[in-house]
This record gives sequence, structure tokens and C-alpha cells, in this order.
Amino acid sequence: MATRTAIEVPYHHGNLETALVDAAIVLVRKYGPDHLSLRAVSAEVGVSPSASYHHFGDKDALVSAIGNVLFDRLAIMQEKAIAKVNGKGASASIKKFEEMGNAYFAWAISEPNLYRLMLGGFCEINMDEHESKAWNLLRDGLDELAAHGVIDKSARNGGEVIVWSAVHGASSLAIEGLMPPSDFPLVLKSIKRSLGIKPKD
Amino acid sequence: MATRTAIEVPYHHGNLETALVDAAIVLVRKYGPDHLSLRAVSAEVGVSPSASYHHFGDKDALVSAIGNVLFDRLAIMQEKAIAKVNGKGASASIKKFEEMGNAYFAWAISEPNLYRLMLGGFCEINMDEHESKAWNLLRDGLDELAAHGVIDKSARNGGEVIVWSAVHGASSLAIEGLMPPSDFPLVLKSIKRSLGIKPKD
DNA sequence: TCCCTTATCTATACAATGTTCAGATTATGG
DNA sequence: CCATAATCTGAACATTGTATAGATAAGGGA
Repeated sequence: MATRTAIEVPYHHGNLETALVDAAIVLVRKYGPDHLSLRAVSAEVGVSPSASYHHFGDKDALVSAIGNVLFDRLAIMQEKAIAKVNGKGASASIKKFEEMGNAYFAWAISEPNLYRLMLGGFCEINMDEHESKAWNLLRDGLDELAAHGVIDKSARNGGEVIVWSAVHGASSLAIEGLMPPSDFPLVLKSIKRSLGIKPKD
Repeated sequence: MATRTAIEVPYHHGNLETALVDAAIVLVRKYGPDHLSLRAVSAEVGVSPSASYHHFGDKDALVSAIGNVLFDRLAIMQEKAIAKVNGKGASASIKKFEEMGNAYFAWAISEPNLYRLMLGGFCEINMDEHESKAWNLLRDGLDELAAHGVIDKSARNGGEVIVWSAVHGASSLAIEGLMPPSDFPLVLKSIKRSLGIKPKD
């Protein structure tokens, strides 16, 4: 199982697979998803280039592994943000929803290269396993809004796709310098408006 | 100036620059923005690899040139779609707005690799020159909606970013297989709702 | 404890890539 | 018509992904 915590003790010989992923993430963050070199990753870990091929059949396989790890990290950030919100009423569910979006956007623009790898066509995303963590978070958030009567059923329908499109689009545009990050509140407000959540300001 | 039509007459020696861009687009479409090879492009045109360096200082420069050309093509598709709508009233302006979004999305998912190149961090987008064509299209569309009283000023504010975020996000997610293309109408409807355009169905 | 099987890693090699540089070719304009 | 600039070629270099064959280490049954 090996739940992939960042630091693990017996490193040099042992858990090469996770070591490669961790080193690759560092390099991708620095130099971007294109420009990732398998040889550089191997060198960073202190291992021969060929060694990687016993754990990943391909460079693309490594990249896909990275992608799925990153989706987990992003989901964890969102969970942390949600956990900070206390209260249980309708307004708390709205606050949680907002903080989920803010956490997503903040993480994306703080890690442009990692985010590009995740959603730029570099990796095959395992929709059923990892990605579901983030997806379920969104689904639960919308369900909670519906349960509190903040949004009605017609707005609930397809809400995941609507929200993710807007938040991902904003993240991507901001990363590419086509939208000032300071405009994200506008986007978030428009999402709430499209869901029928009334702004209180 | 050389407005870059696809076919031009004196080709072998002459307008290498546009020939390289055209050939590169063909290869990117086939194999993706990563996996683009300068040597392959040069071979396709029938020229030495070094020849490219007299027109583009870098591989990245070629890629950026491609990106800006593609933004033009996308804008042209949108213009065509708008031109098909006749009438001049409020409902025509809504129809034009919808068709603009549909054309964007349709082009994006029909050219996933080209779209990835445009907005996946591969190229520096010339915001002031080329990109403005698509941006102005969106701005004018929103202005027209506002002029006909379909949307009010508070919705007009920041409308470009809101709309582009949602449409680009949906395009990107669909391309990466994370959203069924058949869900785009849902996204479009949510955009209209967030702008305060009442659905007529 | 010894040995055999299996997992893991190294060494070497190969074709393809981006890029550079010196030289050849072509066009241009005075 | 020729000198000067623009354009293209050829060969070279370091680096890349990847395949193959062999070395090393680990593990488990006798």
C-alpha cells in the first residue's frame, strides 16, 4: 500500500518508486512538465537511468504517477480548507463551498507547473481511484448546499461540471497570464450566481 | 505582413517561416505539443534543421508562433459562427453569444492537441496583438447584450473573465476526458444564468 | 547454513533530439 | 557587375528515451 508520505527512512535501496515520483515532482515544479528528464530524475535519486524502467514501463507512466499523486495533494489542501470552517448551518455550507474553490485556485496558481502537468494532457488521470477524492469533495459540497436548501434541484443537476469548469478555467487562465488572479472572486461570485446562491454583500 | 494563407506559390525557397509554422501545426495536431520535433518539421518542409534557426531563435519561438496563429484561427471560426446568425434584436444577440461559445468549444474538442498547445503553457501568448481578436469578439458580444438590456451593468462587469473561464475550463476538461462533451449545454446554460440571461426553455 | 530463484540495479549501446558554427549558396542593390 | 547581406547546408556535440545483457542483492526452502 505505502501511503507515500514525503520522508521515509530506508531510502537508498528500498522504495525507489516513491523516491522517483518525489524527485520528479521537484523537477517538474522547477522546469515544467515538458522538460522533465527521466535521466535527471534518476540522477537526483542517485540511481541508473535504466533502474526506473523496472518500476515504470515508460516515461509517460512516471508522469501519470506524478499526476495522480498531485490530485491527491490538491484534494488534501481542499480538505484542510474545509476543515477550518466551523458551524453546520446553511451559511457554513456556503462558506465551505467558497473555501473549497479558493483553496483549489490558490494551490493551482502557486504551483503552475504541477497544475499544468495535471490537466495539460501529460498524464492519464485515474478517474475512478484518485480523482474521485477531489470529485467526491465537490459532490458532497453541492449535496450539502442542496440539503440546506441553498440551491434547488435544477441547479444541483450537473453542478460538478459547471463548478469545476469555471474554477479550472480560471486557474488555467491565471496561470497562463490571461487573467489577473485578483479576478478570481468575480468568478467565484458568478458561480454562486449560476447556482442560485444569493450574495450577501 | 504576409497574412499567412495556407497555400502560397513560391514555396521551396521563399517563405520558409510560414511553411515551417504550417508544417509544425500538422505535426502538433498528430502527435501533441510535447513530442514536437524541430528536425521533423524541417524534414517535412524539405529543409535542413539548422535553417529554422534563421527564422526562429528557438524551438519555443516556433511554438509561440504556432500558438498565435491558432488563436487567429479560433477567432475566425467564432466570427463565422456569429455571421450565420441573422437578425438584430435582443434575442439575436443572445443567439450570437451562444453560437460564439459553441464554436469555441467545438473547435477546441475537435483539435485537442492544438488547443493544448495554445493554453497549456507551451507558448507565450501575445495578448496585445493576436489574442485581442478573440478577446474583442467576446467583449463586443457582451457589450451587445448589455446594449439590448439583456444583461445589466453589474453582470457586465468582468464578464469576459467569467465567460472565458467557464468555456475554456469546459473545453479543457472535455479534452482531458474529465467531462463528457455532451455536458457543454449545461455549462453554457449556467453561464447565461450567471449573467442574468433568462433561459427561454 | 547453503543454494537457487527472483527482484532490483548497472553498464553499455543506439537512434533521435535541440543547438551551434563554419562554410556554401543565393539574392539584392548600388 | 560585383560586393554585401540574407539564407541555407553539413558536420558536430551534448543530452534525451529506451532496449538489452549482465551484475548484485534479497529471500526462502532444504
